[in-house]
Amino acid sequence: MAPITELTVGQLAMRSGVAVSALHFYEARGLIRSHRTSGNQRRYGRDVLRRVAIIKVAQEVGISLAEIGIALASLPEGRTPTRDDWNLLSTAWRDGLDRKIAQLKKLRDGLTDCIGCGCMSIDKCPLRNKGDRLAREGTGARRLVAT
Amino acid sequence: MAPITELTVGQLAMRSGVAVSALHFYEARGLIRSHRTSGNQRRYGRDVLRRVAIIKVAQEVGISLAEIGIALASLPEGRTPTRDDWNLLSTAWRDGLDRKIAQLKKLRDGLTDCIGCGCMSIDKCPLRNKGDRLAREGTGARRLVAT
DNA sequence: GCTTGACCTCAAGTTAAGTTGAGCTTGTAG
DNA sequence: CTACAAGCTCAACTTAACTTGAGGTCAAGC
Repeated sequence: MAPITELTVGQLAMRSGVAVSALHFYEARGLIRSHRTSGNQRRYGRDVLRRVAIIKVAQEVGISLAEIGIALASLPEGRTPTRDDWNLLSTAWRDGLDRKIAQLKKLRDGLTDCIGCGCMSIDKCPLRNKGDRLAREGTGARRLVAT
Repeated sequence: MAPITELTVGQLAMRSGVAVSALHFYEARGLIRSHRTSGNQRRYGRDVLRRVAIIKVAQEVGISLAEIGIALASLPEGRTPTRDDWNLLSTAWRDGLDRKIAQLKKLRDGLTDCIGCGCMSIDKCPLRNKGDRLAREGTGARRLVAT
């Protein structure tokens, strides 16, 4: 049977909640893929819905598109990903996520005690112990910090 | 007794671990403040060390400079902040941090189960329930998403 | 008293993640 | 068969958070 109709960009945008321009952008970045109709229009398989969903969720917690791209690259392009494929992705991020969660907790719980007590001025404060890979790739340029 | 010597930008940069240019930038943004010597050079009180430390920590967990600025504005400019001042800041961020932590956990714990099970394609997935205020102010332009 | 390394200012460049717009093509509903 | 919405491409603009560079000033050592 036919694969329940493929999606146009517009439809994908609707259902995923991201702008068409963003989808184009993701595709240019290699995060999602489409094939073209005879008239050069994009058609997306249903699996891209999931991909886009992941992209959004991951982004919301501060993972960069670059990192998301690397993770998504582990998913098979051709077939619909199996549970094992997702597992791979999941475990790949787990450590980074754990670290980030730990830092957030420290910030949340530590603000009063730790900052209030003055230890933050020095570098031995637990809050300042980064080693956080996920968070490090922030927004702007940061050539100088390059450890 | 004299206040144990104030810091030059260079010294502050050293001790805080952020570049001089970044310190200038923060000052322009109103996140830190300095007074000038007769020769127009910046001198920082020791309390800015803490401020900068907070800025860094908060940034690492994805809080924007704008939000950090708002929070820091609650700290007194003149005197060294008391424990109560820090408490105010801490509780102001608590909710947002809690939400963010929850989302990270969901992503961490949910990747395998939730994504693997296919529910993410639809909008009823728990992962897709955002309402996250801190994360929403992401990086780029996002006029269209403006809810 | 001069040199050399910190500072200063201001403008322009950079990266990420998109958005906006112009100009042109497709496809579908009347 | 003709509108007109939806697509397409490509270039330029946007925001955040800085960095880099040019051109000039300060200050501490020799």
